[in-house]
Amino acid sequence: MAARKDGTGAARRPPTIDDVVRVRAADPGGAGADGTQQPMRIVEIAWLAGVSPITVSRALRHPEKVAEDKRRRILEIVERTGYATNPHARALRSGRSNIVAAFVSNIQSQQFCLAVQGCGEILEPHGYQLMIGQTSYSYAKETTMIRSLREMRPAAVMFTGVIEIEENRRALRALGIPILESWAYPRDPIDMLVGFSNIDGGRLAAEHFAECGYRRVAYIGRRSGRGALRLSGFREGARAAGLEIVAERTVDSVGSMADGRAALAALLDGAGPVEAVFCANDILAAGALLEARRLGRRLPGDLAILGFGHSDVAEELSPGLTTVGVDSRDIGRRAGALILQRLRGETPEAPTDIVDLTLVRRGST
Amino acid sequence: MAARKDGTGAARRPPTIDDVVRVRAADPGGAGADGTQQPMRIVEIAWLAGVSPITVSRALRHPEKVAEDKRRRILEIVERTGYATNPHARALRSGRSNIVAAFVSNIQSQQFCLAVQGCGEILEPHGYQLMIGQTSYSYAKETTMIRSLREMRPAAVMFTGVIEIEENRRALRALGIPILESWAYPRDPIDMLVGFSNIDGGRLAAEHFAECGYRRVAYIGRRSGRGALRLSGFREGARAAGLEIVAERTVDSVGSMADGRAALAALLDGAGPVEAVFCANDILAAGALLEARRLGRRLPGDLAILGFGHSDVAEELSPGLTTVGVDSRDIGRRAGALILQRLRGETPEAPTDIVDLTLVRRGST
DNA sequence: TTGTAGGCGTTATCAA
DNA sequence: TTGATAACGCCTACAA
Repeated sequence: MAARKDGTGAARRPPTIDDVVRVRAADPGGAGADGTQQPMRIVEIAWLAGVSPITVSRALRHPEKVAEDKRRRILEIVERTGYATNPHARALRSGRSNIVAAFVSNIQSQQFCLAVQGCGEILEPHGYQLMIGQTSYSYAKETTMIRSLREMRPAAVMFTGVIEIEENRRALRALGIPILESWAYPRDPIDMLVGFSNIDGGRLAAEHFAECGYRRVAYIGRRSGRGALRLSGFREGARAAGLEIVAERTVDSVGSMADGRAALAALLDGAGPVEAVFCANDILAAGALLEARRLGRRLPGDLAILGFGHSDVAEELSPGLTTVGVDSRDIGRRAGALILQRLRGETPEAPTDIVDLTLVRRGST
Repeated sequence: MAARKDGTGAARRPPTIDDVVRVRAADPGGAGADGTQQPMRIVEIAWLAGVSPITVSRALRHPEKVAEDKRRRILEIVERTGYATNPHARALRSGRSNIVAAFVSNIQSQQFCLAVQGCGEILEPHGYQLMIGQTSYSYAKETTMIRSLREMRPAAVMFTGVIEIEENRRALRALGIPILESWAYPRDPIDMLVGFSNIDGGRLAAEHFAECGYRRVAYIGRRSGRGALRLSGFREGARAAGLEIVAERTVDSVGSMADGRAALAALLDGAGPVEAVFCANDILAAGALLEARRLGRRLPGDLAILGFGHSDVAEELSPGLTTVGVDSRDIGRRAGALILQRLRGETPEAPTDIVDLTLVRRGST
């Protein structure tokens, strides 16, 4: 294979019969005998189909604008040769890539990963690639990542969470692409939203405790972000139902069971008698549950524990963890669907999609 | 802001004082007043610095080739304006992007995610972006994803696992970029490897059982892939130590605790008395442990359970799960370091990095 | 050490 | 409905 003029690869010369032969010889997706194989270019497809490159481009991008027979011929050749558009060239020329950037606050989280999976399931069949970034619950990191989006020129951006910093919100709007937030219910989403009401979730928790007959209740979780919302709903529900919140235990980190263990231990140590504890997520709740058992408490006899999030671990504990559930994969799928609509140029009537929360009753309450 | 000739954005005209003004007005990272803001181009930096674009490029790419004073001036302007190279233009021209593709067999796995995080920690400070894909333990999906790499032109590829299909191995080699496999110890890695010996891990498990005085032991896990290796090491170790393997329970899915629960229940139901069970991963082991407790077995009095993988959950169970441990984040970091070396053009003496497995003793044995 | 020329593969625009 | 032309932003090769 001849070297290109500047040494970056194979020679790209005007069409000859040899090119066609080369293309025909290449089994789709297979590597040439000489090791590294050059990807097919659009011109080569054009030569084979006897049309101009732009027609091939149109056949792939806007099939309805190309005559039936030509389109069929082109698409068959594309299929047989395994041609795929060079995403960088496309992004450079069109100012938009096929990358959808997905940001999770914590890649270790089952739920967020499920949502990202669900989103990918919807978008990938349409040629979009998910690029996953982790903001690590850090505003600084979030800002950095958002800044890097300008050059990456993604087709859309999805967050498992909402953006709070006004500067970042502005920067995202300035990208001029579909932005999807999720996992909450802010008044003024940047663009699109798949959310649920964290406040409702907290209220649901309090109502469930009331229904079970518990009076002296407590909260374990963060006092910022979503935790704050769940707490405020919990407070509201508790007030309405006449429950007494005897302790609100703030934790700095909400990612590990150890945090839940420690918080519960401290809670039982400090406060008076507590009948039921609402934990702001299932991991915390699982830690709390295990710690309660380690301390010899019967669940739910001595203590009831309620989680939030519908994660795998909730199901597997014994007793099973009662939790305020959200179907993460469904959130992801809905997010993908909304994004897809926008990428196709359709305007979804409701750019905000609210999914219901449900109480998943298990043994721990 | 004037429209570009073809309507894709702002006009790009020869340098005037206005351009400089525009650049100066743009606070780094901030959006212009008119909404969508054009990213800076390399020429604009060049105008500001009074040099040619190629000099700016060199200052960023090969600082040592640019005179001290110019370099300093250029880098300061880059810093102040927040300029970042357009990755697509770069990839198109140079035939290589700044994307490092990372494939995990299961994005839900704590361990794999940790490894990817570790890898990112090393690579991101050097300007590389991780793009995460999920192969879902499916050869078909693996093949599809590998094919799409040709057009994406990543700088390198990392797998949490090894590639077994010869066609895929060839396709990866044909990319002509650093390829890193991990999490196993094949004879003939495609290129680079950060591994450990699954066989050793299995042997370690058997040796530990022997040391504890257990005789009648069992295995729960897959009989293919890594599971098969762990099993073969376990068999070997058991034979050497005179243990009797009374059951080998094959499971189809290894992703959830429920699988472990079911497998243990079936195992205790079918086989004769079993003293100790080696599970091929911690999730299975956690399920098995919970099921054993549900059935009223004392651990480790009636039954000992040993896991593999050093995942979070192992630590939090009670009793804590004894496990054959691997430091996932460390694997990721080493992977990142190897890849980085190669991307810098250095040739690592040992493209294979073997990390030790250790037995993490907790309560379950 | 710096700069000039030109092309990477695609697609927007405009003309036929 | 199709094609010719040019440009997206950067960097390789080569010249000065």
